[in-house]
Amino acid sequence: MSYSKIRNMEEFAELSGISRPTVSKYFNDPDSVRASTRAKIEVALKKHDYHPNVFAMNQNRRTTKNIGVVVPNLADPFFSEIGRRVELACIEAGYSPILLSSHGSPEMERDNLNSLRSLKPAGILLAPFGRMSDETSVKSIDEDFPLVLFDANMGDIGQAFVGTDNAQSVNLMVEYLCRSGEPPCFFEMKSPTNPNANKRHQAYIESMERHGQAPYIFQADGEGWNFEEIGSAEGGRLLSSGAFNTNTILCSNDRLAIGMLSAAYGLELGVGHGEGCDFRIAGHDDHPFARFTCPSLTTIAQDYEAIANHAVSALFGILENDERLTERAETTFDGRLVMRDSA
Amino acid sequence: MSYSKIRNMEEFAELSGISRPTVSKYFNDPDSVRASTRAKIEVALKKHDYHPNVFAMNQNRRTTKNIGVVVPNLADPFFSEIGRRVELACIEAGYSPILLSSHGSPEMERDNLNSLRSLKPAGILLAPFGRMSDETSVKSIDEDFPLVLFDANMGDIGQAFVGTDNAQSVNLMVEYLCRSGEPPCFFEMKSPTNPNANKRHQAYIESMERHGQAPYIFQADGEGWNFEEIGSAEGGRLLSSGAFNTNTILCSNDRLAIGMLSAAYGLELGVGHGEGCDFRIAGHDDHPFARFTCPSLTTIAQDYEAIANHAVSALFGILENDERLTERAETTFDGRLVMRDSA
DNA sequence: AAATTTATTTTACGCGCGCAAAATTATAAT
DNA sequence: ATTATAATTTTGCGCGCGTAAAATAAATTT
Repeated sequence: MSYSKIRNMEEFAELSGISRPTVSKYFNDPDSVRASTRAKIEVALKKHDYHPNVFAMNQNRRTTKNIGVVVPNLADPFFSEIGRRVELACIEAGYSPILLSSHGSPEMERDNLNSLRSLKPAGILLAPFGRMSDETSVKSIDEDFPLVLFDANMGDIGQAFVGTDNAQSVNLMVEYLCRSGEPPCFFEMKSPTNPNANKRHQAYIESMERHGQAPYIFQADGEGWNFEEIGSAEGGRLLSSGAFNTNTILCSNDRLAIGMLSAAYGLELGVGHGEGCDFRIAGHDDHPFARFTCPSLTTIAQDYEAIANHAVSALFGILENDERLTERAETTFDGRLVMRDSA
Repeated sequence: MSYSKIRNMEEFAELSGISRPTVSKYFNDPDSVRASTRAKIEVALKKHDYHPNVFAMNQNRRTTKNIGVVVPNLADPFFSEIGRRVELACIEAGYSPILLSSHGSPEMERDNLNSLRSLKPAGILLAPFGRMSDETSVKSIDEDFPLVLFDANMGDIGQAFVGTDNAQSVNLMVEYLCRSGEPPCFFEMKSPTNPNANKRHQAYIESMERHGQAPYIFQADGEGWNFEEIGSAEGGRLLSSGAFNTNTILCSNDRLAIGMLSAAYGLELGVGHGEGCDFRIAGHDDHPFARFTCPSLTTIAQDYEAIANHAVSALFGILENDERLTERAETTFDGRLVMRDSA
């Protein structure tokens, strides 16, 4: 591959018999040069293994091929999974994704957005904390870069939003639970970190009313991202104290449900839809481990793939038009009911 | 903060009354300029909010402040956790970590290492796939950049290695299991993706012999990173067919154990150390969810914090000395027995 | 205080490339 | 074939900074 060491594009251009700026054009878009010159360049590339200097490339460029991808917490499998797909979709489109996790801290989200600035990204894909996010930073980023939000919406910030239709997905679950047994109560965090929590709360209430049932909401104390811990501690307390007025509990997300399942197991309560079970417990998100809980968790699967792909292509659409969208596009995908053993 | 827009270091230098190259020195190391000039610069910084252009900075520099961090799979909570800590330790030391996941694919590990090259990193922290890694790429990176391996060792590649002492940790678990009940058999994948699997395999055999027990090994078919799936399918098969000649099963890692616990639950087998339990199941790694399995998983906790910190400081030690270590340092930390309910 | 040494700042240059405008070539229309 | 038009290539310039060497200032020694 690399017979001789190439110092820079000048040398490489000489070796391929093309002028340096034309070679530069080729690297920015191989199709922007004549087929015959492209061929020459590609012959030279095979012989000499030259890579343009990334820093020199980006220094003088109006806009780079970098795409900033910021998620609240990579330790959460949901974001790890959707982050992965976004990353791959960017690479496939010839861009360089830079995946940053805010590690559960809105301050770090602000820092991440700021450090992205200096990388002159072509665009930014942000799954924000929502109300917890530093609105000023996000707005400011929105002014300076093409910004697409995913997973969690924030008013009219960003040129597009892509996520799951919580109203639809929660309604789907409520409907299933009502048809197959007692109507569910709702278990959530009192001060949720998860930005979709409020929408699900609202969706639960509306869906219950639509089904002619009274909504019952139980809230867990606890801060931070240790959802399983909170679900286990608070859920266990509620389960053992007989606080629930129904045998069916819909958890705001799978991680809370996983914690509650663990507590139920410890209390020797039977969970499931079968005979002799004490409770039905359902979740939301189809967490990667939901298949392996005991019992396996009935939940709503979000369409990771669709959300990731659509967020990426929405951003690229904006990049190609090179101007702000006339109107903000909100795209939501339906959740899918995944019936397992817990409810 | 930003009253006036600063275009470049030239302008900023003028505003602070210092020459441009001195300002440049300041940004590379604030302590390298006289206290009085530093004060002037910092006054100007407070008034004008200027950030040097990252690309121009790195273009002409011998070595950047970038640290490449490559892990096999961020979807695995173990790597997500240790990656997070490494990232934070780098930031704290004033470097810019670039965290890349190879998404379970050795080819992508090779790609990641190659794309790191063009970022001229000051050093690289790599948790390799081990035998599955593209040895040529890793060796080549080792020649061109300061390289520290963590989690998985690879012969004499890299200037240092930091990980868990599998011999110690597995022995600790074997000892506990032997003392508290029947000696364990060992459950692992036939062709393991996890690079520490072989060491644990070996450690199990040696530990059993040290305890005067015959080792028994059961291997699961299956490829890839779906450890829970494999543990559930293959573990379930073994459990239900009565293949195990002991009631105590030590799994090569927690994710296999989580799968097996799920299968045991489905088979209505009692797992735990209490009366009337059919099996004891133990894992290794203290996976974040090990506390919430049913029953909670007895396992070995790796010292994430120590491994991450030591790997980072080992690399920075090399960077400061600016020369290859005279001898390769291998540092291993002890695992800690975490007794929960499953064994 | 002068001479020497050391620390700091400035001068001068170039890194590797993007990009606008000019020059050239290929393609289409007459 | 000639002109007009479009596509492509080349010329020329400068981006924002790092860095070696020269110039200066500060600290130390005599």
